[in-house]
Amino acid sequence: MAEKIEHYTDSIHYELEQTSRLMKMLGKQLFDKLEISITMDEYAALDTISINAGICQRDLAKILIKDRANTGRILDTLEQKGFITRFIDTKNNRLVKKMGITEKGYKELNFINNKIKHYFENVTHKVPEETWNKVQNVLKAFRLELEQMVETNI
Amino acid sequence: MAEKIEHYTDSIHYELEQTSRLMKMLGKQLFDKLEISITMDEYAALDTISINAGICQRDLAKILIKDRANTGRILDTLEQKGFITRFIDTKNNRLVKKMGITEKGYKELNFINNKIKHYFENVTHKVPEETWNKVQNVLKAFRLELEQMVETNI
DNA sequence: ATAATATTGTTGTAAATGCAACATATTTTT
DNA sequence: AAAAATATGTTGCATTTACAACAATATTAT
Repeated sequence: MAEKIEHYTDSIHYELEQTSRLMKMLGKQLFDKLEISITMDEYAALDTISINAGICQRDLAKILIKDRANTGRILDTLEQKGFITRFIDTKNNRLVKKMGITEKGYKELNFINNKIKHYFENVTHKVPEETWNKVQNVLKAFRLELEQMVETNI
Repeated sequence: MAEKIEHYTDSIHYELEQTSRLMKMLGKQLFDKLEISITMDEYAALDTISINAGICQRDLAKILIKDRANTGRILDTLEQKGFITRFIDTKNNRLVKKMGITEKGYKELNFINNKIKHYFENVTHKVPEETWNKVQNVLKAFRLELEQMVETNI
């Protein structure tokens, strides 16, 4: 029996990458159209900070899976726009830069959330919520496996 | 009843992006470790060309979801390495650059496939094949919807 | 027929990203 | 105690990527 050759476009890798890339493009176009004041990366950071008050930069980088350099730069712009504040503190006896969302940042986050909510629901509702939950669970379990295997260097 | 607020790290967007990013990192590390002569993008292009002989650049770009500029540059390096040949032809009365895989490219593709097969199986087998098929089908259907909504400009 | 529009590919430039090196401070090892 | 290793953040540079402008040709509209 001949062995089935798996080609790139049939692989789960392709499907994940292209779906993810398209969602990112759609998000970017939406942010542009709605004239939102920050980028999607900044939004992701801001939202994550809002539910992790006092998190340090490296821990945030781990959640966002961005390197420390990149994360620091995103935080620079969020700070410069007045949406977060940063302060020196210690974690395990080490100096770290912690951060929190400002009142202005919180207002902006809510403003953005209200603006985009309807649009994103419109997109994800192409697939039943129950199905999404299953997919999300599979992906999450798989991602946790991947995190064990990949040298992230964050 | 209070409305559940969905945060970025709970979203399907986050899960897709991070899983995809981790797979990409893992792939890159594997290509490095195995000292494979081309990048993952070049590999994806080469594999796609191998099953779409005579495809033109723009159609390839659409499959890979890369812009024309980027696709052209990837093809430059594949051509320069002798893995593909390019030739002018017409499609709908228009001049296009078509391409095909060379004997050398075909050998290299098979060589790479044999090298990486075991490793990738090791990764994806963390999830049962049946589950992958379901996930892949959901993602593919969703991706096709996304393609309708996103302005790709390819 | 002329002008406007569309298709395909390339080039140039700006932005994003990744990566290595550095700076500082702390912990662990010898 | 001195040296090596670790943790955290920043800086600089090279690579990637995105995007807009262009060139050449073909089609469509006026």
